[in-house]
Amino acid sequence: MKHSRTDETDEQIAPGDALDGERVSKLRKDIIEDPLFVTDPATKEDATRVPGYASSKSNEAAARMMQSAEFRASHTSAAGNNFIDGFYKNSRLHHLSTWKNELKLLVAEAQERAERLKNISDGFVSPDGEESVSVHKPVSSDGGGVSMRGAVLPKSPSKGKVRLQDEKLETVIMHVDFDCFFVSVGLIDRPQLREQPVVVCHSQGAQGGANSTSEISSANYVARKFGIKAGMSLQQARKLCPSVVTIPYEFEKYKQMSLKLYTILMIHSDDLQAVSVDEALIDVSSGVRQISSEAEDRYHDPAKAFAEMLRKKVRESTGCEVSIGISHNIMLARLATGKAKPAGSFHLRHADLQKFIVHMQVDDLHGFGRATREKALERLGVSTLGELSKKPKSVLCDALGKTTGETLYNAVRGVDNRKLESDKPRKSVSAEINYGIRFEDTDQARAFMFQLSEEVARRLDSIEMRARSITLKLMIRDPNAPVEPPKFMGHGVCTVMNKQAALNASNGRATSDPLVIGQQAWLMLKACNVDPKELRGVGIQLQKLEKAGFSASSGSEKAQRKLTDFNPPKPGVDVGGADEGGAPSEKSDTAQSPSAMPNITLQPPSQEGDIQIVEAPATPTVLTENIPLILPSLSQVDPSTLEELPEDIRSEISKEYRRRRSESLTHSRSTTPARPLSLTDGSVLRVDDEEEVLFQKDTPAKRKTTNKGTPLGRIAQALGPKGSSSISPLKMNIFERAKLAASTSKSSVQHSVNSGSGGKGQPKKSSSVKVSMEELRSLGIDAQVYAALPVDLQLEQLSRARFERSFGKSN
DNA sequence: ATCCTCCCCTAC
DNA sequence: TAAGGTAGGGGAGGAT
Repeated sequence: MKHSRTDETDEQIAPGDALDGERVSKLRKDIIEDPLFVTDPATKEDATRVPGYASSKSNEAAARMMQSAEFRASHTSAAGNNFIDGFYKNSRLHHLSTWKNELKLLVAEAQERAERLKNISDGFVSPDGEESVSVHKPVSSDGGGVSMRGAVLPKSPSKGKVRLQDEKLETVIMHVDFDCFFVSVGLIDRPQLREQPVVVCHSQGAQGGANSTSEISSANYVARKFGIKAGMSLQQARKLCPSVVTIPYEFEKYKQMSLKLYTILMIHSDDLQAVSVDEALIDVSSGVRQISSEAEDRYHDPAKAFAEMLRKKVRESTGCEVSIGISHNIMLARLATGKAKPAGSFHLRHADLQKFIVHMQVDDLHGFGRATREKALERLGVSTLGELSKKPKSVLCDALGKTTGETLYNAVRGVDNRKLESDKPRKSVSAEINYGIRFEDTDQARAFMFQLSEEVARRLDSIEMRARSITLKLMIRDPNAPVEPPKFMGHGVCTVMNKQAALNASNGRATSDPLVIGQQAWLMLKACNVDPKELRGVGIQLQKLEKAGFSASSGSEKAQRKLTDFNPPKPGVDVGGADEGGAPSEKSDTAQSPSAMPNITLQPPSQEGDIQIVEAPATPTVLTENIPLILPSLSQVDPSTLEELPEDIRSEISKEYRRRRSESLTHSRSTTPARPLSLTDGSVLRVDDEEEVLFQKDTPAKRKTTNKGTPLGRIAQALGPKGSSSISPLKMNIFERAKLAASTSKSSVQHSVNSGSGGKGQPKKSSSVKVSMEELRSLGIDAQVYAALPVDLQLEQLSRARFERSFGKSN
């Protein structure tokens, strides 16, 4: 989903369309100069780019409502947890981020499945389900086993054929992107609105609008002809087109459509990089090669034919249009998408590059934005790609920085060597709210910090990670900005403040303890000496992440350290047990078996050098006894009380809260990134004991994070020499791989069913959708393809096929 | 030279 | 009413 200029550039005002051109131009000018054109600039610099912004007054409606204590208690940060939950549930940007994370997991999971199928077929997994040591086979002599899908193509022994092959092996990258995604999905069930100008925003109803500061997140092409764009407020849109129709967000639907898209793309691609809920990059080299070899000269442009086939499938599956940019690398494929839109595909060839880009601006390139363009203009005097392509590399580097300069230098020459990335390890986790932050006093601010800490901690837990470093981000109202900014409950012009500090549990290890995080965040906030009334935004980011269960603590050590990772579980949740004087315990590590429990306790290393920012925590003075066994809801606990507790007791309390949290995780709100969408509805899940296809799914925790050879790449390498007849194994797609794997050893596919354990005796969670072979056949689903899909996509495939069998194709 | 920290920038 | 989140890349400049 693009909320940026580039997506909309070609669809500006069509003179004579509903309004005459002159009038539209004048309106647009007014709106561009409207203080709310940029809905609510965050910095002084941004504000100066908006003529008249500094003089704008506070939002009157907001100012009025803020008078009401009732309103404040239910619609601002003063409401604490309820506010946070409600906000995230309705934040489109939050959903965007969450979805992206989920989709990345989904893709990585599919790759693992493909790899496991491959391993099974190669006998890496013995029939009883024990996985043998997973050293993958060395490939051909020059492959080296080092990397990488695409990077190391197996060389054909015959020299004469090499060139021919090379030509045929050209990489084909496609950038697949839904057209105005939110609106399109919303119009599926509102066909009567399709010819009207329609936007998606929170503010609904014909009456709402004239003064609404609600932000438009997506506008259909009819609306765009009036000059309406994503990012505008509804009131601006109403000025451009009073009759514009608003439709609400439908987050669950977006996600379902996304799964449909991803299902189709995974089946037809060699490799896939999740970009966002409505967008993905795929390598389809083998698919394109295949249709061009099958159909010989039938296709003038096989890549384009392939893209149109994909577009058709997506249209049939979702009822929405995607556009597809095609080229031989990522940068160019993305560029091509602009030309493909709407509802089309475009193949950008190297030969056409120059004339395609001469008149484009730098910020039409993905990764280059306004700042780069302004910098280029200021330091080089030009900002079009045509002009910039004349500059020597050194000049670009001097003006824009080394990496940026080189990237640009290469880009304008059509060069982009990046590979698709689908399994990079997470480097940070954060939670941030810059909307509706209105504290009345210190207590509210403190309570909020602890609640936000719970939120980040939950996210960290859900990916089974711990952190060693924390950054507090504050947005503080600029003294000149109105107390209520123009945008309803917005942040207005602010100064931003960042503070970083070490984050350690009492034992010196990385942590995901919400109380440790909250304590640290609160101390940092206090150290910033900010009037809580002036706060307009708060964020907590955690970095220096480590996998839970290992404390490969920074630097040397110390095999023993690892042993102490496991702390003896106390019998029951006995808070009093904490004062036995043992080492303060972090939460116990359920991943390890109790029998491995060591009887060793190391002293936690000194932390003194690690604390960077703040004053020492208040000395615990009270309440070492009398901790209630029945804890109130965490949001009701006075954080200042918790703060006073000794660390070990806090740790115990924290453990209990976390236990509760994980219990409630299953029915927590849908944005919890713990598990991707489950489409499970009893009717979909059917077990047939006779003949079932069932495959495991690793938990994210088990996923290796090395990127030395992605799963798909390794499969390809393992297939190496023998597979290389007509289709390069490296380019074999999931479909082919799964097929080959299954045909090589059909029985082991089924035997793998209950192989619950992986290499190191750790229990491996697994899940899959059971279905009979017979039904798969009757539904026209290829069992091997089905097997390679992650469970979510299995569900998606299955329910769709069943639906279509019963009711015919929708749409 | 190479790293780290504290930003800014970009994308969806 | 309205829901301005989040993660990663990279540059500047200081520490090592």
